Amino acid sequence: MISGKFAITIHILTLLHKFPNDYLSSEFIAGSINLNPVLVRKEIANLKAHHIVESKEGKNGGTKLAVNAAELTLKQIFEMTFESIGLGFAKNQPNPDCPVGKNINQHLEVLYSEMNQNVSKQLEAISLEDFSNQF
Amino acid sequence: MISGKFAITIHILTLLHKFPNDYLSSEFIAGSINLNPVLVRKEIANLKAHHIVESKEGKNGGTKLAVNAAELTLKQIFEMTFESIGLGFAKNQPNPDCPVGKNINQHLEVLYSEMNQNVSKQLEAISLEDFSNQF
DNA sequence: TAAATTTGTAACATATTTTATTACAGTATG
DNA sequence: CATACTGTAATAAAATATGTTACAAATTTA
Repeated sequence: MISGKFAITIHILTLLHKFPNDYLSSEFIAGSINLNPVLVRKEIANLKAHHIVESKEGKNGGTKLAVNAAELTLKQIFEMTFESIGLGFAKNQPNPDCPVGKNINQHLEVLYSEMNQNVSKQLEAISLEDFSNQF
Repeated sequence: MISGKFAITIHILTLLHKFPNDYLSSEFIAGSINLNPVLVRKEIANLKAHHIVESKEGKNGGTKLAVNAAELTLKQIFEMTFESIGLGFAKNQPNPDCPVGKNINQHLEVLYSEMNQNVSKQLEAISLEDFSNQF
């Protein structure tokens, strides 16, 4: 899961923020995202690993937020779901006998790293609460 | 082609900048990128459509830069190969009967649009010449 | 304590996207 | 006219993302 991971996760978190007192089931959440509940549970597993949510198994179980939405930033969500932004690399290892091929990936990495810092600063300024309160 | 398009294109352009007097063949370029020559020609077709390079068909043909490398910015290359940056969307249309589902994509679009402006500003400050001269 | 409901997870299936290959017509060079 | 390129379409293969099925384990509630 790459393309949808951030979007799905922030969707889940927004729902949890809207219902702070309930344990929401993966099926309910899946109905809002229009996604298979198993995939929702997989993203929740990721959130749990980062101690962002807590789940309850069994009947009437589900998931709820475990952190203050005002203190959770989009940067953190980004890092949990995307690692890093960038414009990609060619699939195959470039020719090491060519001065350009030998060094291109290293130079791209530097460039992308700067992009990440840039975007991270922006996302750091937005909390889940900010995002959720737009709705 | 998504993941590699920008990287391949800037690789091509860097090579063309290093050999400003030659028409480089797609096979030569492909050898540096370690990529099928047909895919190189496809990216070159994109560059030609943007009047960044010119090609000569026939024997001893190939491609060379058609612009001043000092005036071509990475932002322009980004726009020719990536349209826009972002953190993706869920694949399926979210539930329109849910207040969150109904509006999430619109809010994500705004967020991603801000990211784009941010990154574009950064990439605008770097020319192909700057990038190529690192090698 | 039994039935119902939900998470957690693995295994597998399908769909989508990316990358690679083959083929060949068209064009310029020598 | 032989050679070596580009341009492009059609197809194949590989990689990745998404979806489905299945079921054990946990918890609630009757």
